Amino acid sequence: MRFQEVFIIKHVEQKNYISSRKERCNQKNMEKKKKFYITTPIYYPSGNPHIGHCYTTVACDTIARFKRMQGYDVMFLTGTDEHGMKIEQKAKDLGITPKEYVDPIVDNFKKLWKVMGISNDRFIRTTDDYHIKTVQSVFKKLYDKGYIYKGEYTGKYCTPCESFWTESQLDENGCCPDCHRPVIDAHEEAYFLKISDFADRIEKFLTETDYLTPKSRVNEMVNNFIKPGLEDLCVSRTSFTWGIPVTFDEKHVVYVWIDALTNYISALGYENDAYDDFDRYWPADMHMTAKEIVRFHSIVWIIMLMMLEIPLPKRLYGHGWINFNGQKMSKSVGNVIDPFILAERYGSDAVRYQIMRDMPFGSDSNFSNEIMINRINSDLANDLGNLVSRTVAMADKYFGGTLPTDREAEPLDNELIEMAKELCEKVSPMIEEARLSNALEEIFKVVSRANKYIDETEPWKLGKDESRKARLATVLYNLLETIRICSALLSPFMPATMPKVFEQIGAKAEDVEYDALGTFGKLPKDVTVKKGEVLFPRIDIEKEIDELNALLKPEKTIREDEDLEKANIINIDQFAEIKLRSGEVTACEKIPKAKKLLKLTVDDGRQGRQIVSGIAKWYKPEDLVGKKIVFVANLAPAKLCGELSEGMILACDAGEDDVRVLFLDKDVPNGSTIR
RNA sequence: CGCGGGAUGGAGCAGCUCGGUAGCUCGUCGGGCUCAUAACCCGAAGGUCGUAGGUUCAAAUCCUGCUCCCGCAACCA
Repeated sequence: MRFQEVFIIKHVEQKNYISSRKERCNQKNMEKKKKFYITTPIYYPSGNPHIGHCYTTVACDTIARFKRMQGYDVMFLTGTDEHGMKIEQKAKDLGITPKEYVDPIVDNFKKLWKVMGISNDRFIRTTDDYHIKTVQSVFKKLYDKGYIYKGEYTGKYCTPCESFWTESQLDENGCCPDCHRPVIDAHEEAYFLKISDFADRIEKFLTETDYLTPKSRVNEMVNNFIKPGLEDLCVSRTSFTWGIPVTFDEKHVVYVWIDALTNYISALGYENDAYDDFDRYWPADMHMTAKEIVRFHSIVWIIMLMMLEIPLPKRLYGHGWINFNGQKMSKSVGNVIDPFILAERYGSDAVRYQIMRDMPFGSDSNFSNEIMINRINSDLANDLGNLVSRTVAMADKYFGGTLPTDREAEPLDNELIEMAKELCEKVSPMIEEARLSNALEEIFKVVSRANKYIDETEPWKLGKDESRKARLATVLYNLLETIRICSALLSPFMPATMPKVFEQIGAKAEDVEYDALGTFGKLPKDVTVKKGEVLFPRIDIEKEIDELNALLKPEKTIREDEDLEKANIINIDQFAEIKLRSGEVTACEKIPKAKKLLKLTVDDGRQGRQIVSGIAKWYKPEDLVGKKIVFVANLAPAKLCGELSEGMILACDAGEDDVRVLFLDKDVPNGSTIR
């Protein structure tokens, strides 16, 4: 039902858009339309899309729609970055090819973008033939120009595991962290991109242009990566095969950034035949990414383009993260609220609105179901939805839907009219600078003012007085006009719902075009409204939270059952290999540099040992001293934050974010075997 | 001394660049209204703007020290 709805609305909205686009072309068919090229990063399909992906994509979509509205010829690109060791590994674990692993996940991304009303013009996959062609050509070009050289990636190599490890990854004995067998010094042949030579140029570029936004990130980049010395970037690997082969050296596969970043130009047909609009759309007007990959988009990408002598993109916007209960949003945390479910329950526009509204540009934001529901209720249901509803209902009730043409203005009207008139001019630069939450804030100020205006003018009293019909018509007209301007400006944010508003207030396509938004009085004087469905139903917050909790619980138990099923069954001998012993904590302190680690000195009935444990969040050192604990005695030692750990103490999960150490009775001797 | 962000009424934030009445949203309480999606409008309570100093006629705003939080990096053996 919901899906169908979304589809129909999108269809209607497309039609409007197309007709207005045509008309504009006719009006100004002499001048060529200005272009606007905007990109999201390409997402890594090692897991399904989450609300963080939604944020970036919805933000870009909103800006893309806005620019289209302004009459730009927009190219909006998104896609997926599908190569790399991690995906190769995951596929291997499941016994399928990487492509087989990635395909259904990529489909989920596409499905989500459809559900969220994303209007991307292209969707690029790094496994697409044309992209592969471009990457190979770019790699070769850089090599021929002398910017890529063959070098050695030195590391520790475990032959049985066929894996490279860095020094820091090795265990205490300098052995393989996986199998604990000795490793050898190995040099993996690799190609490097010579970015070190560009340090001065890139610093100049970042500090002297306004490419990188927010500005505060510029210092971060310069201090962290440029000033300490730019290191050449490893751009090929031989230790895995799921990647784009280097044409002139078949052992090698292109590694991460030359593959991923190149999508922005391969999607336009740079060095391939699939498309032919590189000249039309490049350079990009706006790259948008989350802050963790700002580094690659501000340093590596720019240097690559300098090397290729390609014009540089105009803007990069690095936004913050959506935090969930104070924790960083990610695939691994496991508390991801499924955007499909959110969109299904509240509607895609409400979800779009909330994430845009509550994320001030550049900084992080919090997400919880409560925050989302409150936002939807107060802004969308109470303020906007209700404003439309009451206005249309009054026009219907007092005038049978069609306003009479007599007017009677009062000075009281001016403030509202002025605010509505100026709104477009005020909000446009905000959207162009990706300050979407600010833009929404401004629009909703006018919505609020309109609600207040109803109170001031008391139209229900005018309605009872035959002699005040002209005044009543004026009031309602002013309201409809205000709604017209607000809803049109909101349409890039909420493309599914705003066309319904247009219909209710009797606005035609030309009334909600960008050029019509700076003027008050576009709707015909005898406009006819049409009562419609409730735009944003109010959500009963308590009931909803209960239902969400109910949704979460079964999922969890199922997951645990699955875990058990998947777990390997071991025999008694295997269990006997794990030597568990009792011990007493004789001293305990926090490791200063580490947040999660406690250093325990344990009397194991022998010479004593030191154990490091990641329980600092739940235990203070004094909670443990003198306590008897269980530890794994024959675990290979390891170094954690520079501290030696000989063994592991046992603890259990006691809840979502709670851990309890297993304590023994005081009279248990130290060092006794547990079996 | 690894890098960065932050600390403002119960919650979440704005204000700090360019010092001079501390503002918004939600919540609470009181009132108004009845056109509307138990929505809308008005009012009130509630803040020594983390802390200690300094500059100044004047500091949330500039400077210095400190404390605490949160990210990144490291890392739950």
